[in-house]
Amino acid sequence: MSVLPQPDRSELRLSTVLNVLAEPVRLRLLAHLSEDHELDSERRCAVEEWSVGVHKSTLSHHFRLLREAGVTSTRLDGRRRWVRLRYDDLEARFPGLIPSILAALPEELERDRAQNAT
Amino acid sequence: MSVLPQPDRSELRLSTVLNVLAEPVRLRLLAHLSEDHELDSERRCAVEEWSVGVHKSTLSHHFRLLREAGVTSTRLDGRRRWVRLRYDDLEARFPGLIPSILAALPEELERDRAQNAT
DNA sequence: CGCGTTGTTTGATTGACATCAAACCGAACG
DNA sequence: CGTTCGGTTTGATGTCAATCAAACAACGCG
Repeated sequence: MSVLPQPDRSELRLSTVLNVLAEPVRLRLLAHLSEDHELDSERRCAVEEWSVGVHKSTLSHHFRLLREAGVTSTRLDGRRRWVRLRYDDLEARFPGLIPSILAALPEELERDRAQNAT
Repeated sequence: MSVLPQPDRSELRLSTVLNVLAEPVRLRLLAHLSEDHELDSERRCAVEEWSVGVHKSTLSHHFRLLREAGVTSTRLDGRRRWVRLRYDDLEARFPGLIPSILAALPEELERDRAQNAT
């Protein structure tokens, strides 16, 4: 049950994490990741599981960036992959950062929809 | 004593704020802004006041983005401009976000220097 | 083995953005 | 008034990043 390469907790960098989260699609992925209220529950990488409207190759690209930034962890199981938020590691390195973002997310996504609906 | 146009507190958007802070130069500006430990003390826009190594027009560009994102406020006084972190507004809209970033900043900047020194 | 499943990688395109230099501009100053 | 001061705006340039489509690859199944 192998795990894709990812930075160690001590290697997490603020600017990298901010950079990767400062993107609407990835912010929505973060919202989904924290949705199942166990904060680090897993979810499949399948494009149907995430209601962001992008091509599956684009989604794969975003998951790679999230993983390389240390925001998520990806586990391989047969031909499936499971993604999980590295909540504890993030909280240990940047206390309060993820909770403050998660708290602001619902309203943010609401405004997104309001804006795109026009 | 006029103030440059800036978004109202209620208009602040998470993705915009994250976007504008996910940039090394602006992160250093944020560090300087919060340095004088009164969190919303002012500082001149003069390029000599900020030890980021960019051209003054580039610095002006960054200040504009910060202001338009609602992160800073710029006040005009004669031919000078004074910048200030909109700490209270940010804290009201995104509780804990700025403090968590500020807490992580010193180490982040330290690694920056370590990396660039080689 | 051959085939569908589950994604990843590659290549091309497109749009953003950081940067600098030079021109510009309002305010103070002589 | 002309000039300097304190920045801003504009234009050009280079780089990075998001996106899609198509090719690819590993796995499991019959």
